Amino acid sequence: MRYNPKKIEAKWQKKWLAEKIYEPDLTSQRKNSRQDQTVKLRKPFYNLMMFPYPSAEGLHIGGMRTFTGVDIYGRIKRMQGHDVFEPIGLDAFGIHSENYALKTGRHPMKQAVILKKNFYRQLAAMGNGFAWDERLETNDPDYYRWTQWIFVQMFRHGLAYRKKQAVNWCPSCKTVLADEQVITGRCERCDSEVMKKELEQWFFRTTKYAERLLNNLEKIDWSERVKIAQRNWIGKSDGAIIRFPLTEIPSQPDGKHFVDVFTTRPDTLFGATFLVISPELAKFWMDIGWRVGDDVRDYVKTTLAERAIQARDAEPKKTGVFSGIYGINPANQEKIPVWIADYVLAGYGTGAIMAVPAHDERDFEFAKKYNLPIKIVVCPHYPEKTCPILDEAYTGEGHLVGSSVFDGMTSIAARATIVKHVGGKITIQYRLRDWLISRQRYWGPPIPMIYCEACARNKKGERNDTPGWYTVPEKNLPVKLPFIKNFRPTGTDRSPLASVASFYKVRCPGCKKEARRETDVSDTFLDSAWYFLRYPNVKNKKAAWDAAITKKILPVDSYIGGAEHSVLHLMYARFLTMALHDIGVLNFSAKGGSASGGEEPFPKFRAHGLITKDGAKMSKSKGNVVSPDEYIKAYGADAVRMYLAFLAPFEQDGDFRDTGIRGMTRFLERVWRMMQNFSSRHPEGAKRLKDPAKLRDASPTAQHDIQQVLHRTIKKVTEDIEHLHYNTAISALMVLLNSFEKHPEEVAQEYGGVFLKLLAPFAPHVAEELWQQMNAHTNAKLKMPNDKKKHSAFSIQYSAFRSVHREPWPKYNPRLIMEQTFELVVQVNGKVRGRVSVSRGISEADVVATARALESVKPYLAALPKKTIFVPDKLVNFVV
RNA sequence: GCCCGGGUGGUGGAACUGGCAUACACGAGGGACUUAAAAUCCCUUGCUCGUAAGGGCUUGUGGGUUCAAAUCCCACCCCGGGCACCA
Repeated sequence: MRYNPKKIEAKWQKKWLAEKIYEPDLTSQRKNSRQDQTVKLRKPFYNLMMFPYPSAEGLHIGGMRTFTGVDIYGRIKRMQGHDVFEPIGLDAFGIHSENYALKTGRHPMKQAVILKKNFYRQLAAMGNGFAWDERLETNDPDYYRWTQWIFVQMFRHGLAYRKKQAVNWCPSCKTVLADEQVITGRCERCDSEVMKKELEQWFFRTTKYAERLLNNLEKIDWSERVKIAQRNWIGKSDGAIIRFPLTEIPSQPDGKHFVDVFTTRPDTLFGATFLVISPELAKFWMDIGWRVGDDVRDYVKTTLAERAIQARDAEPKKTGVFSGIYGINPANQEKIPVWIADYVLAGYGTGAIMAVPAHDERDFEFAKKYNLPIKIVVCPHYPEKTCPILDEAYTGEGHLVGSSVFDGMTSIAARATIVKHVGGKITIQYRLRDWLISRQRYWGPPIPMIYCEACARNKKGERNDTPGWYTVPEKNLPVKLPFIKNFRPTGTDRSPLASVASFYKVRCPGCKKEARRETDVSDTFLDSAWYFLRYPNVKNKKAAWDAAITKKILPVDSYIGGAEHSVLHLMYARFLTMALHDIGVLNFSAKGGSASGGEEPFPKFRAHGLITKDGAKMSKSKGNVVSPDEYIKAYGADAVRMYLAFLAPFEQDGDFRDTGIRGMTRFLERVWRMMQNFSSRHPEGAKRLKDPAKLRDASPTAQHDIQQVLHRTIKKVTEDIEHLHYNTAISALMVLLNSFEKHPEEVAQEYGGVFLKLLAPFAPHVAEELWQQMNAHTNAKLKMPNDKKKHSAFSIQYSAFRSVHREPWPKYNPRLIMEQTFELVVQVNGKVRGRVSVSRGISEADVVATARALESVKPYLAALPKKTIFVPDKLVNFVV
């Protein structure tokens, strides 16, 4: 019998499915009405990969590498005795799928069915240990019913609200976008330049959680680069708000005679030589009656207009205009001009700043351009008070100068002191903005809200802060996305659903008069921000999740995904979990002593590397996307899995070359041949199996050597998998096979069995096939589940089926690993001059004597060494 | 500009807390088997000087610390990624 991947892979995939060997028991039961529900799971292990979206091109080879990497990890955990839960599903809603539908003209609902089928086919072909019974798709009403339910909870608890503001607008996708979905000024999905548009939209209050999102990062075990990305995104700044009285405000009606600025450097207050307000703030002042000259009016108008169109420049130009008014520096009562400039942003701090050109790069540049005074107040060379004329801003720390009574104080100490002196307020600012949830698109879950004009006029509504707005009653959920022919985005600020009267016409839940349904859908990232909560509960029709199951299985034990989601999905999921926890609808205790505190969904996260092709990122436009299909067809899933695991450390990028797959097939064929020795179907193997005892006595030394390699391999493979170093784990298996082949007569059957177990996570099909061959005489006779009529009978018979993937993971014996001897390295002046095998624990004196006697060393040791360095059980170095 | 990650043979990569650089593969060359090819098996394979024995050099570059540096420190170059007028 030859190694035939196609045949055995199909066979075992079918068998595993029929036997449900990858399905943990998620049923919960209540013994009597008073008791809490209990769950049967013993040692649950939630092994999760980031939610895939079913792209039109299908799964590509990089995706397969990720899934394989996650699966390898899950398989060792299963063999180590855990009830591994490794679910799979599709993030099927969203602009990506919808845009593809627009291109092909096929309706997204029909397309989803096709893509789903293709994606699941590809995923199944990899032979992963997925819990297929728990799969889910976000476009399934059974799923988005609960996405909508979550929105309702968020609204009721004040975490979802409406507000009008300048938001990101993608002109190509014709919808608004959250800040996180604008990647350096471009749309995360289609790469078009994003514009600003003033619109009223739904937001989630992520900013309320800024501090917790930041602090919890200390407690969770994540790839450091992802933590850093989140920290930067949250962007915490410690500073102060300082009030500057304004002079000469001719006719401001609300008596606003001051402007507040936010600064992180209150210590430089004496160096403030002008104030700058954002054009937006200027506009607001003008709207409430501030009279300005034509130049100012024109500047504000054109700047605001430009901001709406132009997204960003690589090197933004700073422009500005003097407003005509002055402010008073509260520290020294100096009168300083107020400028309006485009380098001050409306959405951060107070929308106004104090400019300290000597100690801020942007202020410096602006002051140079408009010839404004630059006053040094922090000196790094104190007490030599003469600071040179600056040709760039000095932003570091130092001692204060030119700051009246504070001179000589360190800039750090001066911060709080000066704030106190001028009556400022210590404040923390975050860069993080609230999450814009609305999308003016078709392919998503409709936001479950109703707007009543009449109630709005009477200032009525479900919440006081949002008159006119009501949630859809829970019993009416889901608000089903209707099948409409024209799903094309409108390009107005409304979704295509806004023209479907049968959809939006509805009764007001408050006054029962005619009202209008919200026609925007929610962001796809909301779908994927909670899917991990639904997986163990997909069969639950009554609730989004079951308390008992959730408590038992969450949080996710191992989460693996792309670093590109550092501030997207990973931030949203953390936020939503915290919010649901606070609302009181979600509760999972810290399972297994993890640091989640019941509010961190992913206590352990690792970012995988990307697969490139000839050094370039794979992309549809470059036409270099590699599909796993043809490779699986040609070489089998096992060889492809092994190749992908071998080509680079899992957390590192790797370049795809198909020549390497052949090498893996070669390896598996060698394994196959070796293991035929233990197959009762093979004449050679049958002979050996008859008399295993004879073999054990063959050669004690060789036996010991092989055993040593075997136990070292167990140790290495176990540890390497734990660290996701699959490449070195596989190389260890290769070393082991090499030594098996060198002394085939010394390889006992149990060694072959251990080898197969170690191989099982990487090449599950071959390992299973060979394992069953090896144990065919002890296992019940196998019958394949081809015969449908006998299926039920077969299930009973198969309780005897013992998959290698359910076998206990081998343990190594530390005694067997220990070497009796080691190779002593002899160096002279740090250069290796000789090696000699000596016994462990040898004394320094013995080592020196042995080393000096070596022929290869003698010529270098004519004189007595000046110094001898001895590292026990390692080396000796003579310095001459 | 700032912040991460990285730079090791022809290629992918290995090397625990400083202690044998180049494990394991791929590719290449040579050989065995074969009428032949494929497959398989065996040998060689960092660079360099030398007929050889043997020597010298080598982890992006330049310096430093050390008996000893891919590993630690300083400066710089290159590649990949993220952030970017956030006061």
